Amino acid sequence: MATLKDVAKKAGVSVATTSYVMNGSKLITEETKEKVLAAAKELGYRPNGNAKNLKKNKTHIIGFFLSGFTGPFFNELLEGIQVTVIKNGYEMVVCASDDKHRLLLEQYVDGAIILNYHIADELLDSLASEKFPLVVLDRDLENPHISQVLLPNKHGMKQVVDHLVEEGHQRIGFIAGSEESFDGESRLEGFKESLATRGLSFDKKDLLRADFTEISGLLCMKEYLDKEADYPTAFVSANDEMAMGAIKAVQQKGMKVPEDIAFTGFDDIDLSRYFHPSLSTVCVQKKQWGRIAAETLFHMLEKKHAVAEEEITIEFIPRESSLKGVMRD
Amino acid sequence: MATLKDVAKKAGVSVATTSYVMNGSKLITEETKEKVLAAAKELGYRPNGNAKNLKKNKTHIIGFFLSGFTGPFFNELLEGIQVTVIKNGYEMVVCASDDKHRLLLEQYVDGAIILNYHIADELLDSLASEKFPLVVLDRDLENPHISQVLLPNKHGMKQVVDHLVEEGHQRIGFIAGSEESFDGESRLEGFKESLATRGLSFDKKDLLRADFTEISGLLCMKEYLDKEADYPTAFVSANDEMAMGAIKAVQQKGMKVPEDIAFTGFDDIDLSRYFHPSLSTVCVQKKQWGRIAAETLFHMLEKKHAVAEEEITIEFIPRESSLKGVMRD
DNA sequence: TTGTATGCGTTATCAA
DNA sequence: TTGATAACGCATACAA
Repeated sequence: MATLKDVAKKAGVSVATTSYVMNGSKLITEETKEKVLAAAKELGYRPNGNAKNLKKNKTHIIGFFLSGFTGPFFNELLEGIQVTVIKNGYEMVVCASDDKHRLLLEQYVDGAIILNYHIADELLDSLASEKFPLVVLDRDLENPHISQVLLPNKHGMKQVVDHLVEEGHQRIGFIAGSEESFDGESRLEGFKESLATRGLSFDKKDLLRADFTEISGLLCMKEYLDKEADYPTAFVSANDEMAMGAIKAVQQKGMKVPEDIAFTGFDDIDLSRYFHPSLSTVCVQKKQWGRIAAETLFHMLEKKHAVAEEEITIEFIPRESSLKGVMRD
Repeated sequence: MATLKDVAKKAGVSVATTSYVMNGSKLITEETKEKVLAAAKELGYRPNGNAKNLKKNKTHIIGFFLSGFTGPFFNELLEGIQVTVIKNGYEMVVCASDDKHRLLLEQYVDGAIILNYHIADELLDSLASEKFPLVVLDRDLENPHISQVLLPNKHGMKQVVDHLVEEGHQRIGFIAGSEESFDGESRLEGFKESLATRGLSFDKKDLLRADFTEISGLLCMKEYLDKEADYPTAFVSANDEMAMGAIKAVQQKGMKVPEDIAFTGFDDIDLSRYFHPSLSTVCVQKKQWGRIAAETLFHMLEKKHAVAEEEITIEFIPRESSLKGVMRD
């Protein structure tokens, strides 16, 4: 691989001059500039980012670290971050990691956005610094160099519970995901709190545990229906997929949704509108989430533009799965 | 940020020794090792990847470069690559770029997988080398250091056309995506070739151009129906989203799918089964695609394990949208 | 306007 | 078993 030195030699100038040319310095004469550029082109010169970063102690890259590429729909979230990152003249790399987190540790990026439960709080706490700010999307962390950009899960759950209570439900069950999920658990908390506010009680046996997948929702609901004699008239699920699985289980038992049991989901994935019955759920603006996360990071990174104290937009969307006899199409 | 030198000083040994300890050399006594590790821990030492990469001229990172995070469903594809990359002891970074391609150019990665029409053939051609192999998923390129791992689009289209002809269709239209898409265009070609093989003709006016989105499919079909007096009895779409949009346009005109016009899609996105009518489509094993792409890259990178001459699995799935009076559920 | 020289943090060669 | 040191490719302070 051709280096600056090679280009310099070929152009008959010094390395410094070559470097100046490459960085567009105004001091260089048009003539030398052309010579150098020609030499660079001929040799197929490409700058070495590692050397550059090492020298400048700055990469102009931010990292987005997630736990894996399956699971929730990251597309919009990623898009929201990407757009903002480019707007700030940086690049983004996305990477999944489950134990080493090498790319997070070895100073490849100037800052990072975290949505990865594999990464321990303690690690993030020790990593964050003035020069290496972090934004977390999946935990509560007290640290001057870590900002949180969290979904208003409890706010969403309040809307769900309000809706169900208005529909006349008194006993409402909950389908939770894995306990490792921050959003999942805060949805559960929000649910309980909203029930309490309404003066309704929640029986532990109406709390089902699954793992956010459709099949897990189906299985845990099947087991529940087999075991229990009487059921809640409605179930709230921590995400859409599990709600869909649970609905299938209910239907397989010969019962009807929402007539026998009503359901609500969370996230508003594309499928929700097309599912039968269409799924009542909470629409989350993931792209906005990504934008705000990135903006928050750049604020810490460059101390410019004030922090937008903006809450992520969330909206309950009633559909067939929780509306008795309405909205059939 | 603490460096090896800092750790060395604190531990009272040389930088070299410290480096050995960090890299787990067997030559170091247990005693010095502990001293060094303790010092490193106390200082919160983290290796500097840029310095390491610069020195070793190797990053153990491969890059996956795509055009954006919206659009097709990348999740499975990404997962397929990720799993294989980890299995080979590397890390993967995913990045979207539309003009500078800095991360691709500046030697941050040891090799790359490309699915990004923004990157010109010429650039890839000049970049690829023994030390920097490339795998392309979206183009045909003749270069000893670039491997292609392409979807069997034509094979899939043959199955689609076979099916439609068996269903009795003679005049079949096509909904194409943007011309920049390699897969889209090769699906169109495959479609035309299969028609020709069957002895069927294809009228240019039955070729609609959209951009892979559902709304574009709806709009172009609406326009077509308004303009033309008689229609094909079936339309093949280059992807699922456009097919769904087009179906809506037909339904809005008061016509029935598949009775008046049948439709097929391509990709088998989740929604296809839930759409009404459920969409006949071609299921593409995207995870397998990712795995093969990564394996191919590692083959070039490390000259080990033979190249699997494996074609990506593709299967036509007939559903309601192209079956007359069958499979209603 | 251009060149010389230094150092970024690490690895690895060689010597001790 | 450990230490001194050169080198990786580049940017930049300073000199010319």
